[in-house]
Amino acid sequence: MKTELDSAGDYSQQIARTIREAIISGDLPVDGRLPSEGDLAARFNVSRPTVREALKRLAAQNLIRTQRGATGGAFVNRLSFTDAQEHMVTTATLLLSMNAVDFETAAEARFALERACLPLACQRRTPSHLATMRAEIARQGTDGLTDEDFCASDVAFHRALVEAAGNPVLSWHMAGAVEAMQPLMNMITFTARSRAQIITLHTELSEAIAAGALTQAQTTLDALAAYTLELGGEIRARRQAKRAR
Amino acid sequence: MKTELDSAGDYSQQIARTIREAIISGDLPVDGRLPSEGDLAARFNVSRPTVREALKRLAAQNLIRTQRGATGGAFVNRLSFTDAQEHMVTTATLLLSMNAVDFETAAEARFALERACLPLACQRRTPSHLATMRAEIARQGTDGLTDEDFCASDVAFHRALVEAAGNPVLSWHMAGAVEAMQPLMNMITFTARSRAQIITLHTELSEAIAAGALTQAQTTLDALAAYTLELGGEIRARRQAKRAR
DNA sequence: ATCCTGCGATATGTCTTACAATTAAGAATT
DNA sequence: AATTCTTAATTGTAAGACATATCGCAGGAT
Repeated sequence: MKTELDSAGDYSQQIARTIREAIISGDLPVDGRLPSEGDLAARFNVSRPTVREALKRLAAQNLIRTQRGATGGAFVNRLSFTDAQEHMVTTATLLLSMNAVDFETAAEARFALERACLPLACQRRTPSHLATMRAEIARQGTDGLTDEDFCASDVAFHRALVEAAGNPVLSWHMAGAVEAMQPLMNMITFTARSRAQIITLHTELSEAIAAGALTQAQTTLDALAAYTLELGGEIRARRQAKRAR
Repeated sequence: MKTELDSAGDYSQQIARTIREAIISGDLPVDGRLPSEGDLAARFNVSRPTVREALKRLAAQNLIRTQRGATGGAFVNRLSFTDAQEHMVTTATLLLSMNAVDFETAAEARFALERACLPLACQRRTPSHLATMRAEIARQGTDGLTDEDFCASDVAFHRALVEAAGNPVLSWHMAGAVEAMQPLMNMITFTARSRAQIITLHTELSEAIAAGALTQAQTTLDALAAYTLELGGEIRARRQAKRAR
């Protein structure tokens, strides 16, 4: 690991980059312990606070975890899909909010990705996935459900669909796409009529997947996408009204 | 913004979270200036180094940028798709390397996602996208190209394909999926014969997209996926050999 | 023999104080 | 009026100290 620092500013950034590269390259193995902050400070010839700032940068990316105590220190994290998903969701949320992405664009991406999962889901769905999907559909039909609960169940349904594809990398991507859209979805007011329509489509979709009927699953998903976009139309109107203010 | 901290440990983490939420919620506007480190320290009733650690965490996520000098400070970043892509790539790379994801799984996800882009690409491709794709195909045919250059050109080709779909959110996802796989792809040795095969498929693919022939584009992409998996088979063998050691 | 307790060592978490470097704005000078 | 100097504000870095958490070990009580 290089310990020379370019004198041109921001030591903590350079140190963070150096360590990050060592981790990515596998030079520092997973669950391996980094030298103590004092040691690192001595190696890089900087002060401990500077080293700490570098370590916090890495911690923010879930690359390391720290532990206090005698046998403590900074350890290389095995980046779990769960952690990565969390990260993906916050990034996706920020992208959507700060770049003012249209509802249409986000929904289009989300359904395109989901469509990509269908062939695999039709092949690999297990009874467990189907049970989850059916349970969520049942939940969506219960009375007195708030719009937010309805959306949450919707997310759970689609998450089960994606999981059915049995590819963790796909699931990871989808988690970001679906969950980041939830704030936008929550802005939709679901009438009893639209809920019934969505539930019908969900049922068709899950049964098509259960039967392994890819073509029908695709058709149904397309219908669901179209209907969601229709419902989302009002969000666009609201946003424009908001901007006009 | 809340300034009370739970005394149960890790102030810098709590402060970072508080500020991050303020940014996500839009409470702190893009390009807005945060209070100076000293001010923040006073507000949260902690020392300046602690505040700095919190700010470095946010800087690591590209949420803020800092500027020295009289009118300096920390400013809220507009998270650009470019920044987010960079981030996505590092995360995806880490996921693939540390979780020892199979080449098959990664490739499956990547091609599934790409397949999702085809319908949109067939509709929206512009002459500019087609020109890029054709230029990369030409490059792939030049003599004396190293395997890494060939892979880089491959990435550029597929990136153009994804861009042709005209959906930035989709492009963002795909950037992670495609680029994170590049280290794996680089491990493949491309024979003259396999290069020719890939170029043929690329040509078919781009021409199908140019003609808006969705079905043929899908068929060709599937063939490309199958062929890539076949070529990647050796990687699996190498990895297993490496583990056995 | 086993369990508990206390001590020490080590590491991170935080605070304090200080200085260096950078930048913008205003004052002073030519 | 233009240029230069000063000054103030702010981040970047350093050094030392103390607080806190945790493991390991020795020693005593049961």
